[in-house]
Amino acid sequence: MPELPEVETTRLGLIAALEGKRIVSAEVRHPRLLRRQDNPADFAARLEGRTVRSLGRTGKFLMFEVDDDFTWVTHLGMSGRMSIDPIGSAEVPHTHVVVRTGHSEVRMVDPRTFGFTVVFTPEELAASTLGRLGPDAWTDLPRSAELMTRAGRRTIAVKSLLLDQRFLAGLGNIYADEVLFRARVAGTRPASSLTFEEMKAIRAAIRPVLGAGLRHGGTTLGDLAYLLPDGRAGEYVRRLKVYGRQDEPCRRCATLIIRQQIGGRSSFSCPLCQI
DNA sequence: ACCTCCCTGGCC
DNA sequence: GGCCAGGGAGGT
Repeated sequence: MPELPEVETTRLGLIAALEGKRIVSAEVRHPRLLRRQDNPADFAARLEGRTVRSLGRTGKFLMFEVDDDFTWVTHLGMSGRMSIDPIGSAEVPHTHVVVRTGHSEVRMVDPRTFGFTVVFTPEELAASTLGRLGPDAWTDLPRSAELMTRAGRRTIAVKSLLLDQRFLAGLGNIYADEVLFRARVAGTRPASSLTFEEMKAIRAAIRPVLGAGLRHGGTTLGDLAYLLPDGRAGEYVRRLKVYGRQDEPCRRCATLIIRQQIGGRSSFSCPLCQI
């Protein structure tokens, strides 16, 4: 599922196809993906004939700056991906968004339609949930002391806090588990119970875990839902230490990895290494 | 700080 | 045939 490394890999993969390119046509075939667009007709009207200036990202949101101050925002949800294809080439099923330039087509494929795409004016952007996102976990990671302050007296499980995009933007279910394993902290721990040392360990784990995910092109699971824009699979799945490894030995201590629900999410951890 | 919902392919 | 995966929004 696309989390920060997958979204960032997608962004980097789209730069050559979109940056500085004029959009010839923009089409959304599945109305559900336009549910964040107040007037669905705005999507095409605001993109067609305009030039994409820069490709940005905050957390799991792709944010492309388009001429005349529009921002084209895309969230891949859990099953979405973007691809670059020759104009008019055969489409795979669930191709719901097609944005064409003079050179190629950028397509969004999303079987489960948890993703969305929308073109905002500056006012709409500021009023959207993006305005409430926490700092980006990769480019804007706060110091441990600030994380400690913001965790405060919250009794929420620390894993749930890491998944809260208002606290920190970018981590999802896979990387949150991997971060907590590296930090040797159990995800069930109330955030308020963390010592400063433990928060430092969590903070220190975030960059290496996300960086490794990025280096390997993100995590493509067995369902092949997530692929890079050029169609390759991400290889980070082979490096996962706990996610999806229930009943397999911990790579550090050989204790069997356990699976439990935290905040309604499947969570994997080593019961010996993580306390 | 919780719960439910959305959606579909893959799996048992 | 039914359950599960889960990001985020909305409700309680």
